[in-house]
Amino acid sequence: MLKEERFQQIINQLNLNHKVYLDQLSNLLKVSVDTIRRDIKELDLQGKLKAVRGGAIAHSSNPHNFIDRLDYDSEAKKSMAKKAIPLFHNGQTVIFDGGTSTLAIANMLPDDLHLTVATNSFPVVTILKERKNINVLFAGGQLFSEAFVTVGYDTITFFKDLRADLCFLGICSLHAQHGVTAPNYEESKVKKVMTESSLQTVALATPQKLDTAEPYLVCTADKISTIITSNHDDKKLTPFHKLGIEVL
Amino acid sequence: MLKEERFQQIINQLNLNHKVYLDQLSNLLKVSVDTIRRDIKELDLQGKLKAVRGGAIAHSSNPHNFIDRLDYDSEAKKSMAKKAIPLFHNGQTVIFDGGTSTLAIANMLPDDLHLTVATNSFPVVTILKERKNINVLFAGGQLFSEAFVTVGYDTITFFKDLRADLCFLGICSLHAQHGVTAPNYEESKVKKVMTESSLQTVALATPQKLDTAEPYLVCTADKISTIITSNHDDKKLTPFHKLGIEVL
DNA sequence: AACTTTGATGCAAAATATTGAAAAATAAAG
DNA sequence: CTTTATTTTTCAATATTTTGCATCAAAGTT
Repeated sequence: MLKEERFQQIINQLNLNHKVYLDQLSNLLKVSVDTIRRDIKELDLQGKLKAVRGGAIAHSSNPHNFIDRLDYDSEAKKSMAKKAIPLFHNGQTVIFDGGTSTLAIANMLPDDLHLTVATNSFPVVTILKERKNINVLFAGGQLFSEAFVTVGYDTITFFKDLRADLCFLGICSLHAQHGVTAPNYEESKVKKVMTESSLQTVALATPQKLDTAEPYLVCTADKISTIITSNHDDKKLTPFHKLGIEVL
Repeated sequence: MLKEERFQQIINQLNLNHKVYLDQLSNLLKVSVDTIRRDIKELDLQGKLKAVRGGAIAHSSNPHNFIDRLDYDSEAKKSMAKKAIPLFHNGQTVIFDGGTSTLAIANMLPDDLHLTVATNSFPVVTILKERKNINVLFAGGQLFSEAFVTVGYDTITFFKDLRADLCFLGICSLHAQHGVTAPNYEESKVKKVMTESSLQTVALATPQKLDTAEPYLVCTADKISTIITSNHDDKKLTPFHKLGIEVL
């Protein structure tokens, strides 16, 4: 592996987690901690990160105050993302919703996978930007800075005109009776159109989001074809099994 | 095998993987590692890739080189950005083109300025995202990762449906006879629509971009209302003065 | 204060680069 | 078709860089 590849990986990890640990990188990249330390030192001199005791933190104002949320649940998110990878096939058109769960998946997509990705999430674009085999279509619209996505007329029109194979939905609330719901009106409408434009919808839901409901409906539970969660033995999942929904 | 064929193969491999190893290429092309090394050195001098220890990496693959470019001319860019600030007024709708010049302006916008900004540039959004008084409209479309902007049908439609007061154009080439031209077809068309949707167009041009021309026309020089440059005493500017264009 | 973790430094082994020269291939000239 | 000159490629010897390890100092923890 080239030194520059390691650099890139370190930066990638940093973009995802906002922080990296020496030993974690050492494991990931199969080199000694000393080497990682030296790499981080060099990247620091280049101004690309800030070296700190035991690792490094992102230096500048990337889309990070947003990505921070990924930290607090990252192990669960990573294991969910891993389960999503087999669902992809070359040549598909895939919709990526906003949210950290889809981000974790985007970060894990294999290099040799050829996809068209349609999204309204700025962080997703940031992660996929350099991927040669992935064609990115971005849905324009009004910036909703809280979630760092676009919403509104243009966004909805964009997805209405699209025909996708798969849609990955970051879930706010999922309930067997009430279906998928969201706390924000504009976002909920965008998500709704995403599911309608897609042959299959995959819901990404951490356990604490199950059996809860928010004001605005995205879609009923029967529109979901697959639920990915971190703990698929959860009792709260049985009603979805009964609906014939695949649970991973 | 011709040397040029090898060059082409190396570039191809690089486009495919973002990186190449000396020994891998040596195997593939059936020549010694030394020869590959010399090839890579030559391609590096031509600016087609970046030679690194053990191989080479694609030149554009670095997500930071966008910010880097901003640095390299930052004094000139900053002084240009400063000149642009008085052109803004509360309540305006302003188009921001891609490129580092517009980025420098976005960075410098006063906190109390109320604007609607329409752009197809991801870096511009990143900078304006946290600004309470700025409403950002993003033009969707196909990701053009080299410039980190969107292009294509959706982008053009978006700007066609817009009526803006001002348009800030990052200039590739500006020539009194040939007008504003760009090296990339898709980008040139987007820029063209931007100028057409805007009451006034401001061209941001560093001196080395004056009196040059590229294949694709954005607009004729008379459509420009203002030129902002770092050195407004430049002799190359007199033809623009004669056209009645304000030069700052 | 004792203990643990992390960082800095020097060193040796391995990998990679550089250099110069010889061999091979190609072009140019007679 | 030779012969000579030029470029390209390989090879070998010699630097240089990178990496991992050992050691010790410095910074955090208990």
